[in-house]
Amino acid sequence: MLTADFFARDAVTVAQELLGCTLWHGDAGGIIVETEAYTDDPASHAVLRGPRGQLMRETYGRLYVYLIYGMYYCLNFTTDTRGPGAVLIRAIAPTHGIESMQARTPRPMPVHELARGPGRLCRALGIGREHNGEQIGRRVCLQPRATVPPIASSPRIGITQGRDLLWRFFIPNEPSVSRFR
DNA sequence: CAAGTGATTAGCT
DNA sequence: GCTAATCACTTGT
Repeated sequence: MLTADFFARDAVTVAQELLGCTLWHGDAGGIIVETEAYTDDPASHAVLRGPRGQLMRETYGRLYVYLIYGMYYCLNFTTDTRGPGAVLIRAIAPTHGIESMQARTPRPMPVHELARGPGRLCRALGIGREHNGEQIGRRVCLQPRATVPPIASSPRIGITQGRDLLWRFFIPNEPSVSRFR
């Protein structure tokens, strides 16, 4: 099981090393296939002066969960002992608890679409506000990867600033990776 | 391609 | 205190 010290390093390193690991909540779980790194760049919530930025600046190895666009949650893990950092989990390839995931979706979906995209991922795993600030391993758990997967990178998605940074990481040819615009 | 959704935040008073 | 803008998305046309 991965513990907090895994997240003591910088977000870009952690984002790449999370690919291939298995993410669990309850009986639902899957392999992480897409991540994004955030540090102290303008697209990062670390610039926010409120509790959001504080969690990202002052903790590591904890969950950072927030509501976006009024309807969806996004799951991050805070990183870095020395400065702001977080890794957004954008997609997993479901392996366990498919029935639980299907039960949380409004309509039946193909398995590879259940947790494709950060909003869908949280819906599939049943992760919401109540997990914000929680220590990794308490309810949401991570299992180390067995082998190192191939890794590709691109600009991060949906942001207006920091487009030059290639801080989105994904496993090529994985159907659960969100479509690149 | 546009709309829906509500918490959070910055910038005022 | 109050208000308007913003938002690391998804879905349906």
